[in-house]
Amino acid sequence: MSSHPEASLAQRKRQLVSNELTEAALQLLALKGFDAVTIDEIVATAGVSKRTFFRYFASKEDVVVQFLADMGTGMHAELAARPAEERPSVALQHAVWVSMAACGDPSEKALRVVQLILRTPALHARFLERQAQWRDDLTTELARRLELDPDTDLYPQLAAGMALTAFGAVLQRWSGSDGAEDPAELTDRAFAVIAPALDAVEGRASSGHTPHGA
Amino acid sequence: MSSHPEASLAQRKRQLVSNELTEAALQLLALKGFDAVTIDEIVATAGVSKRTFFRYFASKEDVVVQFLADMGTGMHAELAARPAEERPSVALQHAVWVSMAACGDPSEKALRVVQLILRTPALHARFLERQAQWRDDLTTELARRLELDPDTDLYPQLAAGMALTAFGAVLQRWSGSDGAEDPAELTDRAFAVIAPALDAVEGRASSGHTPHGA
DNA sequence: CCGTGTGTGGCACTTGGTGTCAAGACGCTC
DNA sequence: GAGCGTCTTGACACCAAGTGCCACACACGG
Repeated sequence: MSSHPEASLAQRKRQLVSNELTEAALQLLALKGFDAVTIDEIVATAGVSKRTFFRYFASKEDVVVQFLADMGTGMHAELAARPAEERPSVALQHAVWVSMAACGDPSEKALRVVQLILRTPALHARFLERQAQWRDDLTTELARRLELDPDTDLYPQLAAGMALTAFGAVLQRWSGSDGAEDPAELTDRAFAVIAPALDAVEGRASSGHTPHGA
Repeated sequence: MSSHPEASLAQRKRQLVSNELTEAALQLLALKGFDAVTIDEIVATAGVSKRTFFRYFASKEDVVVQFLADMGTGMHAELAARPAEERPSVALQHAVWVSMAACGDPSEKALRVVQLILRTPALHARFLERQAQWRDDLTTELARRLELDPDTDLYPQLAAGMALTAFGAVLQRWSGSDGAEDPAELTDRAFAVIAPALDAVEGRASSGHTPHGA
């Protein structure tokens, strides 16, 4: 069988171990709290060695934060996929929205993970750091869309930051209500607040490009 | 002299040790980088035991982040001191500005510290977490000023988040330019971008929370 | 002079995280 | 099927971060 059915066997095995590890970790962490669970417990549950754990995750925090990594890439991808003429507020809202959708999609496990992150300082810190990377990605993408120089113009970075601020607020409300509040409606309300800054033209670029008015 | 001249002797001794520790730590960290410096080196330089270090700082990151703790309290205090009728964008800009001023005030050491934080992931994460606490403070203060309920209204939290986004962007540019760029002008430019959202009235739902479907 | 309280150092210990090495599983070629 | 390179794993040693514990030194008040 030298055929390549999408992914090599080795890669699928890697994925399997990774899943086993995250599964064991998330269950234990959600049950006993972040600090009360040691790596040795996790690896014992998953049936691998401690050394193997650190070949898959850079740190104990990583196994949790990694679980939400798709949100960042999805956000960036969605923004890149939006039509170029779309108003920044609309494009960014869609980008944030797909991340929230990906979050609630698989199950309510994402809810537990988000709650765990927001209530654990160490995890929250790592999560914010991850978000900062997402923000940089959104910044460059936004600058490309609007043909602005992100080094001289503050708008792309600030717009990306505002979108992630809205994202964070939505996440917090959503997790705080145990998933009862509608993510879509929360996203709408959040972007209603920040949209005036996202779409205002006077905030951007001195030299008069960006001829496409609202 | 059994009088109490502002602070007891014991407390001043505590402050002395704390200063010695931060001094030693910041010098070593700025010189060799965060990961390359061990706590043992720091305490050896400061002339205290490792155990004492952790009586003053909760973690290795803390000794750096603590150095900027005044910025957060100053920000909150300034916002509380602004006249209640002032537009949110103006009040928040002043709040951010005093933090930047306190940053550049003592010396250019603050610049080195900020650069160290922004380029060290572990420190950056802790710093963002600290900022999140500042954001909560600003949120409640903002809600009080505008007589809004921060639990139902998204505006206070988002406004505080936007202000801190601007703050972060200013800090990054300022440190990225080695202090060459003028913090005041950067702050002006940043708030010019976000002000439309901060001062827009339709973003806030004083009564009857904006009904609209997703 | 003697209790008391507080700050400190020293030490053992747990835990997160890394470097290294030998052994096993897999794929490939002959 | 034998041999060979590659990749993954587990085991061990090791370092650094952080904590608990206890004994000691010093200041203070009776």
